[in-house]
Amino acid sequence: MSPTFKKLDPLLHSELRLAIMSLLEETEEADFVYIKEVTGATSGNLSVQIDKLAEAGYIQIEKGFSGKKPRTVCRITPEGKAAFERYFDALKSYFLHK
Amino acid sequence: MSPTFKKLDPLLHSELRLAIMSLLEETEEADFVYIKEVTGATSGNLSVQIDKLAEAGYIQIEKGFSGKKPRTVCRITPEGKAAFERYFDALKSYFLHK
DNA sequence: AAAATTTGGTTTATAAAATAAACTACTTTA
DNA sequence: TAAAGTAGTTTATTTTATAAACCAAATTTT
Repeated sequence: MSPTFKKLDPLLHSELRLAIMSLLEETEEADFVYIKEVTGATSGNLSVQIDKLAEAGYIQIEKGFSGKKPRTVCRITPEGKAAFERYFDALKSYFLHK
Repeated sequence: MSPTFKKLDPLLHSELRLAIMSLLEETEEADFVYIKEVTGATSGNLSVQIDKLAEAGYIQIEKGFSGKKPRTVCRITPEGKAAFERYFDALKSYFLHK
């Protein structure tokens, strides 16, 4: 059979969103500022991308305060974990010989 | 240390271009029609994407004829192989725990 | 205590990319 | 010889990513 390439979830096939998900998969939860530092993203881009992930149900966003400062905490959901796993599996089909 | 995510080559971080490169890495060469079949891409999209890969020097495009029919053959270059390898390595940084 | 700066974001605008639709040129089949 | 098929390219549209501008509250400086 000819090699067939599995479809890559477009929501995860984005450098920044993938980094966010990878981070959250390891840490379970992380706040906006930390994610921004680790990924090197701009605030604007990060804000947009976590919203997309939240809309898809891949992460949960909790807005609260740390003292008087706003604090946005992100957490990966079970659906998010499953999607991340599926994305990883799909990716393998592009690197079968590796 | 906090996890750092390696930059993903934007030219390879595209589902179709990645499929093309993956295919060519395995087969060394493949023609337009075959790539189209395997990837399920439309002709238009495929035409655009192989041009981008060729402009980057990742593949070579050879236009000839098979009998009276035009035949476009693509071949991966050493630079293309190196880029593909680098992309794969970078990708690993997003899946360290896997 | 007013003014300026920093923090933690959101919103809007712009640039780049992917996809689809339309078209070209030629060949084969009915 | 007209219709349909093959092998693509070009152009237009939609989607996505990125960057720039903005906002409110808190903190620091003078």
